[in-house]
Amino acid sequence: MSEETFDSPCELRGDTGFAYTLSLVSGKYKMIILYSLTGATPVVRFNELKRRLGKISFRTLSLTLKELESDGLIIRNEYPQIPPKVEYSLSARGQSLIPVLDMMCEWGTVHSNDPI
Amino acid sequence: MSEETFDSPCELRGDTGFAYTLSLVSGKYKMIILYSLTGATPVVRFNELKRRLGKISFRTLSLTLKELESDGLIIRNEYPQIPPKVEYSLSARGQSLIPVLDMMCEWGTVHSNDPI
DNA sequence: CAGTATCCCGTATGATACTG
DNA sequence: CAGTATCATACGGGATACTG
Repeated sequence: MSEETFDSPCELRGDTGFAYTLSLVSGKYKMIILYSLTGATPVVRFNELKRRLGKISFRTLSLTLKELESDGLIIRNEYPQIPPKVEYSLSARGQSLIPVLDMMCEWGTVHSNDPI
Repeated sequence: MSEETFDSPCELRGDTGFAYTLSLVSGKYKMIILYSLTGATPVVRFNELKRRLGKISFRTLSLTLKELESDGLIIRNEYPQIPPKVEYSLSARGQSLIPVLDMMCEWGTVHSNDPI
C-alpha cells in the first residue's frame, strides 16, 4: 500500500478533535495525574497524590486538579470534617481517556530502545 | 525504588515509557507536525509545512524539525541545488506513532461535546 | 528557498510561608 | 489535611531582519 492512500481517521488538518484533546491533557503533570488515578488505588487524597507525583509543588498540583475537575476528567469529593479530607478520582470521562494514555505508554515502552 | 504496587498495563508510576513518549511529542507543534506528514502529501517542504501550520514562526518550526529529526521521527532530505529544496517526511518510527495520535484525535472528536 | 540571528515576552511552574 | 498567597524564574515560543 502506497503512502498517498492513507487517510487520517480523524478530521485533522483543521484539527478540531486533536487540538481539543491536547487542550485537556497538556501540562507538565496532567496525564501523569490521570494515570495516577488508575490502578489499585484509584481514589487518592491530595497529599498522597502529591507524594506519588514526586516533585510537583502544592501550587501546581492544586491548580492542575482544578483544571482537570473543571474539564470533567476527575471528581473531587470533599468530606466536611476536621482535619479536611478530599479524595480525587477519575470521572467516567476521565476513564475514557485512559486507553489513550495506555497507548502512549506502551509506545514509549516498545520504542524507547529504537536505534536512531 | 518505590515499593508501591500498581496494575497499570504499563509500568507507569516509575513512568518510563510514558515519560519517554511525552518527551518526544511534547511541544506546541510536534504532534501537529507529525500529523501534517500523513495523508495525501506525506512529503513536505519547509515553507509548505509552515503554511500548513499557520502561525508557527520560522524559528520554532526550524527548531522543532531538528528535534523531531534527532529523535528519529522524521527524515530530512536535502537536495543540493539552488535555490535549496528540503523535504520532510515521517520515518518508520514516526509512522508508528501515528496510531497514537489518531487515537487522541478520535477521543477529542467523540468527547468534545460531552456534558461537563 | 530554507533557514539563522537577535531580542523580547508570557505563561507555566517552582519555593516558601501561611491559613481554615 | 488541604490547600492559598506571594514572589521569583525558566523556557518555550513570537517577531523581525538577515543570509547562503
